Amino acid sequence: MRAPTSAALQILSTRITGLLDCLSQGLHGELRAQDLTPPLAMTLRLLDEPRSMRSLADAHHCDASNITGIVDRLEKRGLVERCADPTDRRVTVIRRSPAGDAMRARLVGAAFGTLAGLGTLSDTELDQLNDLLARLVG
Amino acid sequence: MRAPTSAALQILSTRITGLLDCLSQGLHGELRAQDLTPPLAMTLRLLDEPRSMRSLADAHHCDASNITGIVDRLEKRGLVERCADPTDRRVTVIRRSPAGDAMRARLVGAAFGTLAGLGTLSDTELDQLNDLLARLVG
DNA sequence: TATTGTTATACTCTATAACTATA
DNA sequence: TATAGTTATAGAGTATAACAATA
Repeated sequence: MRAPTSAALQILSTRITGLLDCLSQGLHGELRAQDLTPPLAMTLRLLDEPRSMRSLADAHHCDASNITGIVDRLEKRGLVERCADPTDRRVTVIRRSPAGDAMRARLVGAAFGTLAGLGTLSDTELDQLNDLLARLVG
Repeated sequence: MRAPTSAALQILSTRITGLLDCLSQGLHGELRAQDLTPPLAMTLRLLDEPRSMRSLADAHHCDASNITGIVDRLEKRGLVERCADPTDRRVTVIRRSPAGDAMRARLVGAAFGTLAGLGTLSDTELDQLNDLLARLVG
């Protein structure tokens, strides 16, 4: 495998951290407005499909015991619900509610609303960017 | 400003969250190995140039009072040092030590080492990606 | 008066360990 | 035995409020 030039690599890391800083800036304001914390928002994002507590813990890179309290708070606010898994009675499946869907969309919108250059990219360039990012992650 | 097609936008958000998930996966293993936490690592990344406590709090999107403990831990491990600001005696300037520089490089390497497709992009494509990301953030 | 950094307090996040129920 | 989820506990992260030193 070829090693890209270190100069281009360094620029890439700068661009990516700049992107992250930009997204988090827009997100934090909305989290504040919605009285949500980053782990709760992260959990909402991970629930595009229903998932078990264990699966959520793996995605969070954290111990399973932490997920209990996070799901407790989301459930108390009506954003997710616990469901039984008919195939394995040990498993609790977490599903986002319609209110959770709306909150998820609102947070994504707030984060991406900070990308000032989004409207300046043509559809072709956007496709190009999507393709390059897909190949980068592999 | 033109609105990009919603399909391409949805793909973009999927690509970007996929990129973030990939980077955080590689980073978390190294944080564990180095006995560091995300806020401490974030602070090391923000210190490519010396910054005041206040500036760090702004970049973290958190209250200034939290930075005291974070810098305390980094300083105790020899990764940063507190310096006086000759122009304003209220200000404490935080500077990364050589050990902090090395740790920062190690963490960045661990995060980007998870990008499986990095070696498959040509130098031209890498430049293209960097350009598109720069325009996206604006 | 306003700002910088710190301390005190309370709630949340996180890892570890131990427990129950189920496979 | 192994796994899913919970509870208890302690250390770290966070916002709020109040404070001393400096501008």
